[in-house]
Amino acid sequence: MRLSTKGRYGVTAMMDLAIHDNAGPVTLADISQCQGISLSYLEQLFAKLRKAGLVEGVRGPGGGYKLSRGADKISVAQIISAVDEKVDVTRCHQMANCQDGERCLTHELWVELSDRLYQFLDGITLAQFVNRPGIHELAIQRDKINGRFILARRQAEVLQQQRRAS
Amino acid sequence: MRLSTKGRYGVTAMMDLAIHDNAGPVTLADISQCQGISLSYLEQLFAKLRKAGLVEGVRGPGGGYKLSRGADKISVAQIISAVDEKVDVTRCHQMANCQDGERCLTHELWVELSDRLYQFLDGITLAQFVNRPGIHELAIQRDKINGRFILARRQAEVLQQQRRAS
DNA sequence: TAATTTCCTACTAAATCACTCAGGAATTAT
DNA sequence: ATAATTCCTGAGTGATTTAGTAGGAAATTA
Repeated sequence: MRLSTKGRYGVTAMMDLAIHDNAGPVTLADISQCQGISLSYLEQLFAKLRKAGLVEGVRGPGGGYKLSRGADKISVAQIISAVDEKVDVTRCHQMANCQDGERCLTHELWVELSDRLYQFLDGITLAQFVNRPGIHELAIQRDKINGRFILARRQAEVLQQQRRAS
Repeated sequence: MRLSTKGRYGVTAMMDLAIHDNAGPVTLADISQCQGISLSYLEQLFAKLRKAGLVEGVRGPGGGYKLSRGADKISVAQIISAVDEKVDVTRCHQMANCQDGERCLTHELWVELSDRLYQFLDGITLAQFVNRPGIHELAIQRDKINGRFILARRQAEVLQQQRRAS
């Protein structure tokens, strides 16, 4: 279990996707501008998230990224594991002792702590942040401030489709 | 809140101190050999732990490091905060918005998550790992394997002092 | 005095971070 | 068909962090 700014970028970006989940794909350009992360760097992060099966990319105009499954099925631990390279396995100076289960006591205690930490973060899902009263309205307000009109655009598309159908 | 190998080194080293807490100071040379961390690197880590008030150094032969307070008063969060440089504060691209409390919604959600993580790690103390049945005996066994004789040495010192007194 | 151990500073190779640049591939709008 | 949009990929780069080396000074014990 490791946690750096890379993990934070991944989690906040995924939060953005979760907030706009019902409004269609979110472009990396939007996230880049809103969160102040470089576009190319975001692309690299999302390559990992995609390989981990957490997001799906939609190419072309109107495209972007969306969650590959429900926000309640994606945990913070999964995101961090996908983005942050896994920390090197606890190494002992004496390989023989380690492999025989005779490694340093503190290493075993650390593994136990690490497990507890993972369990904790695995119990926190994106849904816990998104599915709360008033969060959707708040998101729309903030989007207006930041010049994002995903919801408005999506609503316009829906209207256009209705016009075509009639 | 940040977590890297540096944090792991700090926590495992502090666990070592906690295990041998009643047996006098622990030398960095012992920790270095047992956990496979370079001595000078350990010195740098313990400089931070000392500045954070978590450990006290005892110079000279028979010296080493010991916990500055009870193991039940030292949390994992405190150790990690002391050793791992604090992650840079969440920055927004628009400073004005940020300072006015209008920052990106995802940043607020991250701060909330970060707080929850800190609370979790702050609730885990060194005592939780050390004060469990059989851990002391297990520690003695492992020390013998690794060629550490802190307890034996301390016991010899106590005997010698008794001899002097009589 | 001699040995031990913390303490302190400076330096270094390697890895990672965060980013830039350049282009290609797929999709949609005109 | 053409252009625009967006994902996708890789190569390269300066700054920072990691983990370690080296050398010594200060304090304590024997």
